[in-house]
Amino acid sequence: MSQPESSLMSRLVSLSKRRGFIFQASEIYGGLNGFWDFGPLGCQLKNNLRDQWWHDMVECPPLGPDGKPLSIVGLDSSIIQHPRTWEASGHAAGFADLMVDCRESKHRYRADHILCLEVFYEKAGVKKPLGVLSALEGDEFDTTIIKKAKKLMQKAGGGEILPIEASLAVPFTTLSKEQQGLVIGLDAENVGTLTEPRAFNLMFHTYVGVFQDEDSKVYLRPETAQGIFLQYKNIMDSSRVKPPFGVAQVGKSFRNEVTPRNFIFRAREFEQMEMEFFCPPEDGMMWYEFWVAERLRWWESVGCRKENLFGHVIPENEVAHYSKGTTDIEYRWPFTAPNFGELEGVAYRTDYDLKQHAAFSKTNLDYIDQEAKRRYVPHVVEPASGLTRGVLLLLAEGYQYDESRASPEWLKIKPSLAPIKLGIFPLVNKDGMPEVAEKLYLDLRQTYTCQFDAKQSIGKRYARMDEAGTPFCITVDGETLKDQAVTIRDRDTASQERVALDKVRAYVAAKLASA
RNA sequence: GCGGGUGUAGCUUAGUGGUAAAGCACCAGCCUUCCAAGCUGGCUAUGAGGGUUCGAUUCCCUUCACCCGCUCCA
Repeated sequence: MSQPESSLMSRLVSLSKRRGFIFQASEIYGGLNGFWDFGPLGCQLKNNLRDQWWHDMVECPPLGPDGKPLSIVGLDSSIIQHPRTWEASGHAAGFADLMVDCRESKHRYRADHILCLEVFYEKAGVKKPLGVLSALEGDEFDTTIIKKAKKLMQKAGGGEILPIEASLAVPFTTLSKEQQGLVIGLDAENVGTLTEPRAFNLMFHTYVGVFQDEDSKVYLRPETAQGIFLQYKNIMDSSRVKPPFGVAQVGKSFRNEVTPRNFIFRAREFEQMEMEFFCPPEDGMMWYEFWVAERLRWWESVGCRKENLFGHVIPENEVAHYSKGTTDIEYRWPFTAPNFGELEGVAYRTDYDLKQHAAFSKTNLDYIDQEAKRRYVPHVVEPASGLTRGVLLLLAEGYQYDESRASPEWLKIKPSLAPIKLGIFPLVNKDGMPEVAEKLYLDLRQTYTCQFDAKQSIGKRYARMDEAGTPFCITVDGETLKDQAVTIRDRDTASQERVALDKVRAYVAAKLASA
């Protein structure tokens, strides 16, 4: 099958805009880096994926290893929480690397990556300091320093640069304020152009109340999970759940990403679907393995091909210090292919979060098991996926190109997730056909998202629905008035079936349930 | 953040220092009995700001956004 020249991603961006899935945020003002809006079809698709997750996670959770349904309840916590939350979670520190700006070159560096070294030279037998040079740590350190020293030497009017000793180089962060002021920046020619190391916070912040001082500073959550930990005790006290049980949440999160990229893949405002599964400490590994398998199965169930999914076990030395195991569920994105990129992370977080919040809040978060007569802080397994990444997956996975079709580009989205389930058309906009079609539309729209369309040729209407990923189109034709039947056209095969008007509901219901 | 690329209508493209062109899409009407048919008409664009110039979409500068590669990625 021939493919257009342009990349799959650019075609997805184009189709998304053309059909109203995803628009650039604030487009008429030139856009805003890292922000996207979901159009009529996009938000419908996103809601459908979210609802499916919620159904499969909260309303009808999977069966556990013992064959009994798991116990998982929902939560919708605030985007803004007490600022101490993010100190306890580690985000305030982890999201705030010290950065240094250069006033001359306008560049920004991570302060601990800058190595500084004082270089000396000799002139007329006298050893003199040339200056404190800096370069990024790495293999090139020596050559970079020497290159800069030579340049400086020329300006100084000549002399013999003494051999440098790279091992004596120290990170910028370890220098005193005075010493920092003497450093020549990485891309600068003058002394003291580097700013003091500053916290470069990746969390968005704002202020609660009208007085904007440090005491009122709060953060927009960078993940939904912490809200769950904060309410873990209230949920147990009010919902008659006990370990093992889960708490699920869907919502917006915000991160000041250094580099937003790849359409909605890495955006600064995005949506997450997270579930924290609380269990006795000794069962942690078992539930971790359970959820890795379960989440892979789920992504397949929403229409992702198995070969495009990959459970990437994070090596022990790269796993966060509090985690006893993390598996990234990765998808073969158009921009990572043939490699994979993160879609969801399943992490065994041990009792780290609850213990942190217990310590920071001075609240006892032990679970008291009255049967076994013991108390413990539950361990947690967290499947955390990106809802907006999931939408991108459905678009990428569903994108089809077939020049033999009326619309070469079309979306093969699982019918139950499709933004529009049914297109309803009169074959010709006269002879009583529109009236019958409209009656059918008014009936079916109560159950399914439907689009009624009587404009232009029937082929165009089918093509439009193909691009929107609508799985079925129902057409009322000249025969309908006589035989009380309509044709139902299948998106994937373009084949048609004659179905009696009074059987349409059953037909559609069966198709949507089986597909 | 660095380097490279791109920015003209909803989409895909053309073009020019002097009235911005086309195809498709979209809308209206006619027509049309199953896969983007036809006819007529219509809407819509030089990302933003500044400079050079009598005149800039074109040349220059700045900026913004997107794409690619690095960097970063709790």
